[in-house]
Amino acid sequence: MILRSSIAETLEPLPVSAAVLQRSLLDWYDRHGRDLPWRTPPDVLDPYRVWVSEIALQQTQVKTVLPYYQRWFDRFPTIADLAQADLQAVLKAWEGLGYYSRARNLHRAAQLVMERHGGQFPRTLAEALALPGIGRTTAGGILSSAFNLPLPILDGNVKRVLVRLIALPVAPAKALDRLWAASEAVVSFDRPRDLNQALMDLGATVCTARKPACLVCPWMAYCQAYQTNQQQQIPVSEPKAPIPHKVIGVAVIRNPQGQILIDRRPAEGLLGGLWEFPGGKVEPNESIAECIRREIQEELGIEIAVGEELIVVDHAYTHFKVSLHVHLCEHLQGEPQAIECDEVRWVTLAEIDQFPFPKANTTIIEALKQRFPDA
DNA sequence: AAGGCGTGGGA
DNA sequence: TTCCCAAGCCT
Repeated sequence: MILRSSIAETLEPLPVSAAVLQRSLLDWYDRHGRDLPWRTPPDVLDPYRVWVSEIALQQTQVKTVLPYYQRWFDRFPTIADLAQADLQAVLKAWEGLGYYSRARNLHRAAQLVMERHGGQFPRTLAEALALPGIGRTTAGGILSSAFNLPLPILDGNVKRVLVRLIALPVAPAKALDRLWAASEAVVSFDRPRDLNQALMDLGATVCTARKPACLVCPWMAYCQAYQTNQQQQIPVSEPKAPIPHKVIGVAVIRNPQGQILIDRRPAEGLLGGLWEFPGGKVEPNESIAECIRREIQEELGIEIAVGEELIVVDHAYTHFKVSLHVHLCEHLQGEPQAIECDEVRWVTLAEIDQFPFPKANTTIIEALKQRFPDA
């Protein structure tokens, strides 16, 4: 008996038949689905538009992506345009969205689509997965949306919806195989595009992380978490490691012409390819001013005079927090060299908006414009 | 395979 | 203020 029930569980990962789930979800979606640009023709028929939307939406909410969406296609109307564009222009268009490897990979992948697929986004899962920045969820999202192919997805929304549907008693990361199987069982239908979009809408608007609206959920009657009143406890969360807090000294170095020194970060890693004001971590028993002078000597090989504080910027990344102590500095001697960065440049405040900067640095730029309104 | 990788918003 | 969460991928 034990053997039979464990086999049944393996073969039938859903609490009710897929057909019942599909019918109720699609009926809900037809009435309550969101109206989003990338799911409305002609955008949905353009795999490039669907692709860009899927990348931008990784770990990013719809509301954040919307203002970037149309602007992106004004700058890069086709895959060929994107492939030929400057990486710096691509990063500038992505500025503020975060996870900048997405923009670097999108740029590189556009070039690969030109080389491998004649400028047409591929129609097979294997070819899509071979492109940088496209994993199983993004591939399934693009191919189901653009070509109506019955491929499953497992993003944060779908994970949460399915975990509650089956009342999974462990953290989702520990049962990914089972969740993929559940997603595949639900999507296999004649409307895979709508079904995947409906799953994500359900997670984003009804089956939310906090205070899910179970009373208006089309799956209320089938949801094992709701039926056992565990919807607040599921999904089970994993313990998170504490994150470090770093204190950073940052230099706004000006020359007699009123120009400011900025540097471009190495192409890979944190904020790769973006520009910044130079600086570094304050060592134990070191003052902010000493730190800035030392870092600028090490990174750029020049001597500066550290002056007054301009602003302190507190910023939280995913894995650590920083406090940027920004000081106005004067260039004393030496030609700036790109020792720990890819490039250095003197720029005016009028020119500086052409360069892509991370959020913490745009805050510094705003403070500079207030301090020197005539520059 | 666990950690690196951004930012904005809500509680 | 602080914490948590949100359409993942890569190594």
